[in-house]
Amino acid sequence: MKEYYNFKEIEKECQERWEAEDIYSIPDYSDKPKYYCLEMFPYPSGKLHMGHLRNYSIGDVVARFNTMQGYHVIHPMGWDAFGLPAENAAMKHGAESPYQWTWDNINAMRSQLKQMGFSYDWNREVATCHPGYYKWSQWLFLQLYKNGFAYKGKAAVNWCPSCATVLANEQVKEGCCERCDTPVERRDLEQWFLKITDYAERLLNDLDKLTGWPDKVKTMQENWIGRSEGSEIKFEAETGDEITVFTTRPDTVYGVTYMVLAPEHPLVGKLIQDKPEAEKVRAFVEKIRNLSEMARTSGEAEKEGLVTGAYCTNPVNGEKVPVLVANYVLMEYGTGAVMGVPAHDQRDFEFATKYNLSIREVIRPKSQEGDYELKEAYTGEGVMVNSGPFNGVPNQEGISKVIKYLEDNNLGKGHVNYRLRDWLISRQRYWGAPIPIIYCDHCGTVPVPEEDLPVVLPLDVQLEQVGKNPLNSNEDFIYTTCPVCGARARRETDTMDTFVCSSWYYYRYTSPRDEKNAWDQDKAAYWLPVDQYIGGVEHAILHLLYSRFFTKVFYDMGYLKNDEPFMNLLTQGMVLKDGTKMSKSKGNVVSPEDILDRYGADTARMFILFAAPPERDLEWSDRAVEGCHRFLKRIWRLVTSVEESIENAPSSPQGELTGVNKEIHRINHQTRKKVKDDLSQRFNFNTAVSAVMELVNSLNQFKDLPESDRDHAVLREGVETVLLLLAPFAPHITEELWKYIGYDESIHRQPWPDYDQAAIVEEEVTVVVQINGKVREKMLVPVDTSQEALKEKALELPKIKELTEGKNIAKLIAVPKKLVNIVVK
RNA sequence: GCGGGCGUGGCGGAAAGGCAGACGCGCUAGACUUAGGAUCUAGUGGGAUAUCCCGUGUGGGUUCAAAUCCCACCGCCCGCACCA
Repeated sequence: MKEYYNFKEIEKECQERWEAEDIYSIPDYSDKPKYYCLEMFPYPSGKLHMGHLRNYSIGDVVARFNTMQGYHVIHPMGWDAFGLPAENAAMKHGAESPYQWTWDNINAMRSQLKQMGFSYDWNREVATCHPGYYKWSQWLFLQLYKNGFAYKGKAAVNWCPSCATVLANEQVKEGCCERCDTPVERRDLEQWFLKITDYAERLLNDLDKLTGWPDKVKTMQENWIGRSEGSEIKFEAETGDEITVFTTRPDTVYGVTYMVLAPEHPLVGKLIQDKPEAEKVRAFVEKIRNLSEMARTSGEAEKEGLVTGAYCTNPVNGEKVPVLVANYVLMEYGTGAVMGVPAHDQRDFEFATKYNLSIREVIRPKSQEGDYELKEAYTGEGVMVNSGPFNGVPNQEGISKVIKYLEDNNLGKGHVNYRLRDWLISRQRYWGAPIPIIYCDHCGTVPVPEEDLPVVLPLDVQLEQVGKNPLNSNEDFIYTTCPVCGARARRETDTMDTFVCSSWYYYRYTSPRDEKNAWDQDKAAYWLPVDQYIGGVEHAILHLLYSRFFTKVFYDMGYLKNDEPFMNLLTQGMVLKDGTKMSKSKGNVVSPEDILDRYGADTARMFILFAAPPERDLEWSDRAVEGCHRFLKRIWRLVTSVEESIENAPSSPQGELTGVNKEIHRINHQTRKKVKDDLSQRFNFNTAVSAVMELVNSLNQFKDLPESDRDHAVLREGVETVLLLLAPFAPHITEELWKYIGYDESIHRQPWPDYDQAAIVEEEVTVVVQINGKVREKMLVPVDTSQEALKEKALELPKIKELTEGKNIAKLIAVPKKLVNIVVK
């Protein structure tokens, strides 16, 4: 009756059935062990792309597999819905508002996700642009503010002229805006920051707890945090001002022959007053400041410096050393001032050579006798020389001794420096969560009272041009009354970085409609941490670091019981076509819609999971997609063609099996084991699928045997195994065929078909016989043949006898169930 | 420059020190078809050919045994990059 695999009809029917029966909605609690399966929620850009399909296909297998394994699985989905593209689209097309554009996209993409058959609990859906959500983004900001983790400060910040907003350090890639690739400029602006640097040490140390994260991601975070141990040392300028430097090599402080300041260093102006060099220095500083961030920080940029005419005093030996400004000293790292020790730092050495600055050796290699000429900086270990009271001290010891000396004499102190900067969260854009702050002429900066949240983002705005935030001209929005004194006051018009909103969404999923809390503490404590997080590696630093920071802050405030959000992380590879990333400009985009239309969701999912292991890049191949579709058709034919024969058979064979029946039964259970191992121990979806393919191939041969030779129950068990093992991968076709072989209840409510240990044991195995490591013969032996017996048997084989005739057997190795290796000379 | 990863048939990939190339794509031949780009069967790393030889980027090493472990080099990809 079911002649062909009509995927369109089947998928539609299944999806309607699941929705009607609400089979994917998950109660808040259960007696079963919990499992939180999370995929990075998408930005609603319009339609799903292949990257989404891959991310969510992987997640769906993980969720469905664990459900079948008996876990109480939460598998939610939502929308990272604030952000620039909505505004840009509104300006481009004129008609639609960001609000309308975003919600249209959400509706379109939600329906695509449903078409893919993903097992989300849609009752838990969240959208960060919904007032019911961003109210709590604002509330969290207020908690940060009240606890001193949010502050407004003036700093040289990254400005993207194209996006017309500032960016966090994490959002700048190679000097360019990570979103639009425009070179970033520096601007001195007053902005809102979150004090992520307070957590630098814990964010670094707790990476050790994340045993389920790829080393790659942990290394990237480690490098980003960039911890350096050393000391701060105070030099005194002629003006009496202190110039503090950070150095990792306090043991070389006696080797300082000059001081370099960043062009932006606040003391530069004061130091050059009255100096003849003043004019030249000002011009130099101006030149550097006008350079783009990219030109300036490029490694190839020539190191340029200029003598200021000023001097400062080395606190340990009282020497006066010249102060320079140079382009290679960065105001944003350390203190913006560097002590020059050319003898022991290669960059200083090159700089000193170029500008004829003196070089003084203060660390001497142990093997070196007497003075010698340095041809390059010596950065290795040695003994301190020319270092006053420290002469003769090994330099490793010298580090702590010098620090102690500095501290005792109030000249400096031990210090740990981080590369990590505070997180800049202000955005001069409209489509984001308003920062809940009011400025009052009398009371200053006043947080919006919690009971007044949310600060609603007005929807009746005109977006005219980039760089013009309509909130700035919206009087209804701007003007309010001061919550403290009641006077007329102004609202902050900057909105929050969207990464703020995405740093806590996985908590909201546990109580998505809670009107009293950002999240219900009991529910969050029950579900969190996330057991498996899946997403692209592009968030290795950004989203994953911010989320860890949020978790730690709110853990410390007592709102959470977990201090890390994600226990296991899987970073999936990109989807490529013709060897490169799919992109409109390259014209190599494969649209999910076409694939769904031509082959259906099950085929798309099968291909994505079969074509490559998840963490590797996946090369899209239309032919291979076709191959997966054929595989599903083969399953369809297998099941529909044996329907009559298995109709009344039990689900597992009864009594003793022999011959081919026993063999198929064994293969069947071996496949169950293989797929379970592939899915639970590592995410080898591709080999799991190929194992099922092999089982299908075996069953296809088996079913063609004369009915008298084969056991119906063995066949039925085989068919059921195929369907159950594939249910997480291809949920529709398996559901339909499950019904077809006589079951009423959904296949997605069935437990995982566990393997029978007794069934997978093979009685005989092929053992390879090697001579000097080369395969010369094979033999079929009972599986439990001992090492000794294997050796004897191997040597008795005629071919082996012949080949070893008259030769001296130097060594004989036998590995049960594998091989015998005969080493002859 | 530093850090990480990856190099296996025509292609995607498999092999968790023990038969290299599972599974799939493609290709070749055949069958069934009005026809097929549907379906089924057989074959498919290279070279000689009924038994071998050679083969996992290159060169060395460890081991009875290496795609797998170690060292050096080459190539590609990713991250960070004047970090004091």
